[in-house]
Amino acid sequence: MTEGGEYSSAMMSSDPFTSMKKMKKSNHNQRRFSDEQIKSLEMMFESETRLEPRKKVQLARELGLQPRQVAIWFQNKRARWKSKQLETEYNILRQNYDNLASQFDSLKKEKQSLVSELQKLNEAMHQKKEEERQCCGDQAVVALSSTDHESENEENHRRCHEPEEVRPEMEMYDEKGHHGVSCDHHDHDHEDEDGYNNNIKREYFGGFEEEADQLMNIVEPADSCLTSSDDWRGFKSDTSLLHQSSSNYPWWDFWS
DNA sequence: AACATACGTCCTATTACGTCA
DNA sequence: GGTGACGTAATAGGACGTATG
Repeated sequence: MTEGGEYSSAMMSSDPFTSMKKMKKSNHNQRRFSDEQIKSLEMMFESETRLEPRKKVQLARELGLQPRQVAIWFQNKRARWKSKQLETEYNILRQNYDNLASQFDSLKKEKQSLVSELQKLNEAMHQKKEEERQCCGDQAVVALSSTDHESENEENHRRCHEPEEVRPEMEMYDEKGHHGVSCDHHDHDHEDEDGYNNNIKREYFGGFEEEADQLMNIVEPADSCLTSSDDWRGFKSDTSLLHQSSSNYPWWDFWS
Protein backbone atom coordinates (compact mmCIF):
# COMPACT_ATOMS: atom_id res chain seq x y z
CA MET A 1 0.00 0.00 0.00
CA THR A 2 1.46 3.31 -1.07
CA GLU A 3 0.68 6.65 0.44
CA GLY A 4 -1.04 8.11 -2.57
CA GLY A 5 -4.06 5.91 -1.98
CA GLU A 6 -6.44 8.64 -0.93
CA TYR A 7 -6.19 10.38 -4.28
CA SER A 8 -6.22 7.32 -6.47
CA SER A 9 -9.96 6.73 -6.85
CA ALA A 10 -10.63 10.30 -7.93
CA MET A 11 -7.63 10.71 -10.20
CA MET A 12 -6.91 7.39 -11.89
CA SER A 13 -8.01 6.88 -15.47
CA SER A 14 -7.54 3.88 -17.70
CA ASP A 15 -4.00 4.90 -18.70
CA PRO A 16 -1.72 4.68 -15.67
CA PHE A 17 0.90 7.05 -17.10
CA THR A 18 -1.42 9.88 -18.15
CA SER A 19 -3.54 9.49 -15.08
CA MET A 20 -0.47 9.90 -12.89
CA LYS A 21 0.46 13.09 -14.75
CA LYS A 22 -3.09 14.38 -14.38
CA MET A 23 -3.03 13.54 -10.71
CA LYS A 24 0.23 15.34 -10.08
CA LYS A 25 -0.91 18.36 -12.06
CA SER A 26 -4.14 18.41 -10.15
CA ASN A 27 -2.30 18.06 -6.86
CA HIS A 28 -0.14 20.98 -7.71
CA ASN A 29 -3.09 23.28 -8.39
CA GLN A 30 -3.02 24.38 -4.82
CA ARG A 31 0.70 24.06 -4.43
CA ARG A 32 1.52 25.76 -1.17
CA PHE A 33 -0.45 25.83 2.00
CA SER A 34 -1.56 29.20 3.27
CA ASP A 35 0.32 31.02 6.01
CA GLU A 36 -2.53 30.30 8.39
CA GLN A 37 -2.41 26.60 7.61
CA ILE A 38 1.37 26.50 8.02
CA LYS A 39 1.13 28.41 11.29
CA SER A 40 -1.36 25.93 12.74
CA LEU A 41 0.66 22.97 11.53
CA GLU A 42 3.86 24.41 13.00
CA MET A 43 2.14 25.02 16.33
CA MET A 44 0.90 21.47 16.43
CA PHE A 45 4.33 20.16 15.45
CA GLU A 46 5.93 22.03 18.32
CA SER A 47 3.73 20.24 20.82
CA GLU A 48 4.03 16.81 19.17
CA THR A 49 6.09 15.69 16.20
CA ARG A 50 3.79 12.72 15.55
CA LEU A 51 0.06 13.09 15.23
CA GLU A 52 -2.50 10.71 16.62
CA PRO A 53 -4.98 9.67 13.90
CA ARG A 54 -7.85 11.44 15.65
CA LYS A 55 -5.94 14.69 16.00
CA LYS A 56 -4.84 14.43 12.41
CA VAL A 57 -8.42 14.20 11.20
CA GLN A 58 -9.48 17.04 13.46
CA LEU A 59 -6.63 19.30 12.35
CA ALA A 60 -7.29 18.48 8.72
CA ARG A 61 -10.94 19.44 9.15
CA GLU A 62 -9.98 22.69 10.84
CA LEU A 63 -7.55 23.62 8.10
CA GLY A 64 -9.66 22.44 5.19
CA LEU A 65 -7.08 19.86 4.14
CA GLN A 66 -7.13 16.13 3.53
CA PRO A 67 -5.92 14.10 6.52
CA ARG A 68 -3.41 12.63 4.11
CA GLN A 69 -2.00 16.09 3.41
CA VAL A 70 -1.59 16.74 7.11
CA ALA A 71 0.17 13.40 7.53
CA ILE A 72 2.51 14.15 4.63
CA TRP A 73 3.21 17.61 5.97
CA PHE A 74 4.22 16.08 9.29
CA GLN A 75 6.39 13.53 7.56
CA ASN A 76 8.21 16.16 5.55
CA LYS A 77 8.47 18.37 8.58
CA ARG A 78 10.06 15.57 10.58
CA ALA A 79 12.55 14.95 7.78
CA ARG A 80 13.47 18.65 7.57
CA TRP A 81 13.68 18.92 11.33
CA LYS A 82 15.93 15.89 11.51
CA SER A 83 18.35 17.17 8.90
CA LYS A 84 18.48 20.53 10.66
CA GLN A 85 19.13 18.73 13.93
CA LEU A 86 21.96 16.79 12.31
CA GLU A 87 23.47 19.98 11.00
CA THR A 88 23.33 21.59 14.43
CA GLU A 89 24.89 18.57 16.08
CA TYR A 90 27.58 18.45 13.45
CA ASN A 91 28.46 22.08 14.09
CA ILE A 92 28.65 21.49 17.84
CA LEU A 93 30.90 18.48 17.36
CA ARG A 94 33.06 20.40 14.92
CA GLN A 95 33.40 23.25 17.41
CA ASN A 96 34.33 20.84 20.21
CA TYR A 97 36.84 19.14 17.99
CA ASP A 98 38.46 22.44 17.01
CA ASN A 99 38.67 23.50 20.64
CA LEU A 100 40.22 20.23 21.71
CA ALA A 101 42.66 20.29 18.81
CA SER A 102 43.89 23.77 19.66
CA GLN A 103 44.13 22.93 23.34
CA PHE A 104 46.08 19.83 22.50
CA ASP A 105 48.38 21.84 20.27
CA SER A 106 49.20 24.42 22.91
CA LEU A 107 49.65 21.68 25.49
CA LYS A 108 52.10 19.95 23.19
CA LYS A 109 54.07 23.15 22.74
CA GLU A 110 54.09 23.77 26.46
CA LYS A 111 55.35 20.27 27.12
CA GLN A 112 58.05 20.69 24.49
CA SER A 113 59.32 23.88 26.10
CA LEU A 114 59.29 22.26 29.54
CA VAL A 115 61.28 19.32 28.24
CA SER A 116 63.89 21.56 26.68
CA GLU A 117 64.04 23.61 29.87
CA LEU A 118 64.60 20.41 31.80
CA GLN A 119 67.35 19.44 29.42
CA LYS A 120 69.09 22.76 29.91
CA LEU A 121 68.88 22.42 33.67
CA ASN A 122 70.30 18.93 33.47
CA GLU A 123 73.17 20.07 31.33
CA ALA A 124 73.95 22.85 33.77
CA MET A 125 73.77 20.46 36.70
CA HIS A 126 75.90 17.95 34.88
CA GLN A 127 78.51 20.57 34.17
CA LYS A 128 78.54 21.65 37.78
CA LYS A 129 78.94 18.09 39.03
CA GLU A 130 81.72 17.56 36.53
CA GLU A 131 83.56 20.58 37.82
CA GLU A 132 83.10 19.45 41.41
CA ARG A 133 84.32 15.99 40.55
CA GLN A 134 87.37 17.29 38.79
CA CYS A 135 88.15 19.45 41.77
CA CYS A 136 87.62 16.64 44.33
CA GLY A 137 89.02 14.01 41.99
CA ASP A 138 92.48 15.64 41.95
CA GLN A 139 92.63 15.46 45.73
CA ALA A 140 91.46 11.85 45.69
CA VAL A 141 94.12 10.92 43.18
CA VAL A 142 96.74 12.33 45.50
CA ALA A 143 95.29 10.44 48.47
CA LEU A 144 94.97 7.18 46.58
CA SER A 145 98.31 7.24 44.91
CA SER A 146 98.35 3.47 44.50
CA THR A 147 95.90 2.41 41.74
CA ASP A 148 93.36 0.08 43.20
CA HIS A 149 91.25 -1.36 40.35
CA GLU A 150 88.96 -3.31 42.64
CA SER A 151 87.91 -0.27 44.60
CA GLU A 152 87.43 1.64 41.37
CA ASN A 153 85.02 -1.03 40.13
CA GLU A 154 83.20 -0.90 43.42
CA GLU A 155 82.87 2.82 43.05
CA ASN A 156 81.44 2.45 39.57
CA HIS A 157 78.98 -0.13 40.80
CA ARG A 158 77.95 2.08 43.67
CA ARG A 159 77.40 4.99 41.33
CA CYS A 160 75.11 2.89 39.20
CA HIS A 161 72.98 2.02 42.21
CA GLU A 162 73.29 5.29 43.99
CA PRO A 163 69.80 6.80 44.10
CA GLU A 164 70.61 10.30 45.24
CA GLU A 165 73.46 11.06 42.91
CA VAL A 166 72.81 12.36 39.46
CA ARG A 167 74.73 10.19 37.04
CA PRO A 168 76.03 12.11 34.07
CA GLU A 169 75.77 9.21 31.65
CA MET A 170 72.08 8.86 32.41
CA GLU A 171 71.10 12.40 31.81
CA MET A 172 70.43 12.04 28.12
CA TYR A 173 66.82 12.44 27.12
CA ASP A 174 65.28 11.26 23.95
CA GLU A 175 62.82 13.37 21.99
CA LYS A 176 59.98 12.32 24.27
CA GLY A 177 61.80 13.36 27.37
CA HIS A 178 62.61 9.78 28.31
CA HIS A 179 65.85 8.98 29.95
CA GLY A 180 68.46 7.33 27.78
CA VAL A 181 69.45 4.73 30.36
CA SER A 182 72.96 3.50 29.89
CA CYS A 183 73.58 1.52 33.04
CA ASP A 184 73.92 -2.16 32.18
CA HIS A 185 72.45 -3.30 35.45
CA HIS A 186 69.08 -1.75 34.67
CA ASP A 187 68.47 -2.62 31.09
CA HIS A 188 66.28 -5.65 31.56
CA ASP A 189 65.32 -5.49 35.18
CA HIS A 190 61.83 -4.17 35.76
CA GLU A 191 61.97 -4.04 39.52
CA ASP A 192 65.17 -2.09 39.43
CA GLU A 193 63.66 0.03 36.70
CA ASP A 194 60.72 0.93 38.91
CA GLY A 195 63.05 1.90 41.69
CA TYR A 196 65.08 3.87 39.26
CA ASN A 197 62.01 5.67 37.95
CA ASN A 198 61.02 6.50 41.50
CA ASN A 199 64.43 7.99 42.03
CA ILE A 200 64.08 10.03 38.91
CA LYS A 201 60.70 11.26 40.08
CA ARG A 202 62.17 12.16 43.44
CA GLU A 203 64.97 14.01 41.74
CA TYR A 204 62.89 16.07 39.38
CA PHE A 205 59.53 16.24 41.09
CA GLY A 206 60.82 16.23 44.67
CA GLY A 207 57.79 16.29 46.95
CA PHE A 208 55.40 15.97 44.00
CA GLU A 209 55.69 12.30 43.10
CA GLU A 210 51.92 11.89 42.89
CA GLU A 211 51.67 14.72 40.41
CA ALA A 212 54.49 13.11 38.48
CA ASP A 213 52.50 9.88 38.26
CA GLN A 214 49.48 11.74 36.98
CA LEU A 215 51.65 13.51 34.48
CA MET A 216 53.07 10.24 33.21
CA ASN A 217 49.59 8.75 32.87
CA ILE A 218 48.30 11.73 30.97
CA VAL A 219 51.21 12.80 28.84
CA GLU A 220 52.57 9.43 27.77
CA PRO A 221 49.40 8.20 26.00
CA ALA A 222 49.21 11.54 24.29
CA ASP A 223 52.69 10.99 22.97
CA SER A 224 52.05 7.55 21.67
CA CYS A 225 48.76 8.03 19.88
CA LEU A 226 47.44 11.56 19.80
CA THR A 227 50.48 12.95 18.09
CA SER A 228 49.75 10.69 15.16
CA SER A 229 47.53 12.70 12.90
CA ASP A 230 46.00 9.52 11.48
CA ASP A 231 44.87 8.30 14.88
CA TRP A 232 43.70 11.75 15.83
CA ARG A 233 41.53 12.14 12.76
CA GLY A 234 40.31 8.58 13.02
CA PHE A 235 38.85 9.31 16.40
CA LYS A 236 35.14 8.66 16.27
CA SER A 237 33.41 11.48 18.00
CA ASP A 238 30.51 10.91 20.29
CA THR A 239 28.59 13.76 21.86
CA SER A 240 28.22 12.00 25.17
CA LEU A 241 31.94 11.31 25.25
CA LEU A 242 32.73 14.87 24.39
CA HIS A 243 30.44 16.21 27.02
CA GLN A 244 31.81 13.80 29.54
CA SER A 245 35.40 14.60 28.80
CA SER A 246 34.89 18.31 28.72
CA SER A 247 32.71 18.65 31.78
CA ASN A 248 33.88 15.98 34.19
CA TYR A 249 37.57 15.89 33.61
CA PRO A 250 39.22 18.99 32.25
CA TRP A 251 42.55 17.22 31.74
CA TRP A 252 44.03 20.21 29.98
CA ASP A 253 43.71 22.11 33.25
CA PHE A 254 46.23 19.79 34.84
CA TRP A 255 49.00 22.27 34.22
CA SER A 256 47.25 25.33 35.41
C1' DA B 1 -0.25 -21.41 18.64
C1' DA B 2 1.63 -20.51 14.13
C1' DC B 3 0.92 -18.52 9.83
C1' DA B 4 -0.66 -15.48 5.99
C1' DT B 5 -2.77 -11.34 4.65
C1' DA B 6 -4.50 -6.65 4.84
C1' DC B 7 -3.89 -2.27 6.55
C1' DG B 8 -1.82 1.83 8.47
C1' DT B 9 2.18 4.41 9.49
C1' DC B 10 6.93 5.58 9.33
C1' DC B 11 11.26 6.67 6.98
C1' DT B 12 14.22 7.81 3.15
C1' DA B 13 14.92 9.00 -1.47
C1' DT B 14 13.08 11.14 -5.26
C1' DT B 15 10.03 13.87 -8.28
C1' DA B 16 7.50 17.89 -9.79
C1' DC B 17 6.67 22.36 -9.45
C1' DG B 18 6.75 27.32 -7.64
C1' DT B 19 9.64 31.09 -6.32
C1' DC B 20 13.41 34.03 -6.31
C1' DA B 21 17.87 36.10 -7.30
C1' DG C 1 12.99 36.17 -20.58
C1' DG C 2 16.04 32.25 -19.37
C1' DT C 3 18.17 29.75 -15.77
C1' DG C 4 19.89 27.50 -11.72
C1' DA C 5 19.33 27.01 -6.73
C1' DC C 6 16.24 26.23 -3.26
C1' DG C 7 11.89 25.09 -0.74
C1' DT C 8 8.06 22.24 -0.43
C1' DA C 9 4.02 19.14 -1.44
C1' DA C 10 3.59 14.74 -2.96
C1' DT C 11 4.99 9.94 -4.54
C1' DA C 12 7.51 5.40 -4.40
C1' DG C 13 8.93 1.68 -2.06
C1' DG C 14 10.55 -0.88 1.80
C1' DA C 15 10.15 -1.91 6.87
C1' DC C 16 7.49 -2.58 10.82
C1' DG C 17 3.51 -3.27 13.99
C1' DT C 18 -1.21 -4.72 14.58
C1' DA C 19 -5.60 -6.88 13.71
C1' DT C 20 -8.04 -10.59 11.69
C1' DG C 21 -9.22 -14.98 9.62
